[in-house]
Amino acid sequence: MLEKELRDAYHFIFEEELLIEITKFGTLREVKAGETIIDIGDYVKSMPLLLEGAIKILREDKDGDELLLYFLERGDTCAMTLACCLGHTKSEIRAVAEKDTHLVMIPIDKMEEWTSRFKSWRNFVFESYHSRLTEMLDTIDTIAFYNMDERLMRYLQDKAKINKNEQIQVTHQEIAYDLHTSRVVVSRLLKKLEIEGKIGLQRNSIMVHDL
Amino acid sequence: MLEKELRDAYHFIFEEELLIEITKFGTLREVKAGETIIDIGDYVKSMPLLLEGAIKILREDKDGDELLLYFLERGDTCAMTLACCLGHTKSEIRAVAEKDTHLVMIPIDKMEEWTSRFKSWRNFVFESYHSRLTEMLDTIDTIAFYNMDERLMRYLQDKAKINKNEQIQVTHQEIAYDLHTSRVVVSRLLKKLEIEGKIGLQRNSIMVHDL
DNA sequence: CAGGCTATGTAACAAAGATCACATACTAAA
DNA sequence: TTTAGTATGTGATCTTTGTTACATAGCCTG
Repeated sequence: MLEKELRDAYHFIFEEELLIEITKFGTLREVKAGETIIDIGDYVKSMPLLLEGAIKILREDKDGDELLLYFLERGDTCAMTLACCLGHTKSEIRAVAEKDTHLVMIPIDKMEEWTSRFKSWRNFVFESYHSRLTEMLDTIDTIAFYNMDERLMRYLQDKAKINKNEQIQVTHQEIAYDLHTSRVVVSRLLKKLEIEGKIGLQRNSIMVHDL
Repeated sequence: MLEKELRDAYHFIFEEELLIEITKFGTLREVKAGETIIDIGDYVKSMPLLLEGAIKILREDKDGDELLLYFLERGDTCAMTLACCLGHTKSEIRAVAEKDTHLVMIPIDKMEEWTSRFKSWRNFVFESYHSRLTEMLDTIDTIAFYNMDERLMRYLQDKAKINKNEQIQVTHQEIAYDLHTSRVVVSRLLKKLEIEGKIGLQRNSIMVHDL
């Protein structure tokens, strides 16, 4: 089961020997949508590789309010966690399953071993860092350069893509948490987007027309 | 010259053999304060290591306006550029000398070679990615969770630290560029900080009392 | 020292977003 | 089918930031 999913997601990037190692030392972890995988302040003793599903990565402010940083999909790993693992520091972020999700958990010591042993692993790690930095830049752009209405539209589009469904199951309050704003503001802007014809609103769900 | 500065800044982290390699294949580059080292869209063919001085890293919006992401100091390297190098993509950011600065430029092919050959180099690269991700998180916190007056105060403190001088040579307009806001707003908030006794204002310079 | 350039101060108004208050609508459970 | 709980809609008001406009101040150069 682990092996099949692992091959589906990673056989393009990892060499045979490494895939075998992962099957041998990694453990499958299944999490339900909404479940917290890693929390802020956690010491991370193993590194997750995403097999199936999606994860959202959140940052918290001093009042405990959240901000969505980005989503991870199949074939991704959380470079933030990677960094924490290798640096043996606490997690700076929270990872929550966006959908039901399958992960392989890799023990840290194996990771370090593979870094010297497998070129494909090193490349994967570098590649992960690179994509995460790029995602972070994107997040900064969105926060710093766009107004809430544009941020909201992007959020809805991202969410629809991640869930492979233009009908999103979400409340205005939940969106407000992810965007670090208030429910009132979200409701108002959603109504505006609906009037502009970009989305359709129902209770507990939103249809994104404009993908 | 290069060798002495290199040893001063890096002998703690790099093994002897690697230091020799860097001296052999790296080239010293000296840049004046204000000079652009890497621009957005540049193809980066060599990787800078900071020997002396300081660099600021900026992001640009679609109108060409800027936003300061963070500063780099001696012993740092720009992980964003690193990512670009290894991924052979264009630079997503601009690097500008904050002070007169000395760099060693490392050719990409050497970097890749060293990644397999030297554990200390790999660790340095990982460590760089880690600190840059952390810096980016910090930047996001500042933009997303704080008002402009707090951002401004932090900016002044950072700048004073980087320049090792509580008297900063800067105009309100320059601050406005770095913080992606307008000169009027900066002047207003600076005046407020002055009244609160946190800073002192003179033409072309600011004294930061509250470090 | 006059004129021009750059930097700073500030008023007035606009826009975005935050906050409070309350009405209405939908849904599930009694 | 009430009713309680959750979700949404919307007005009113305040704060923060952006924008325009103009005054004043410091400094350099002829």
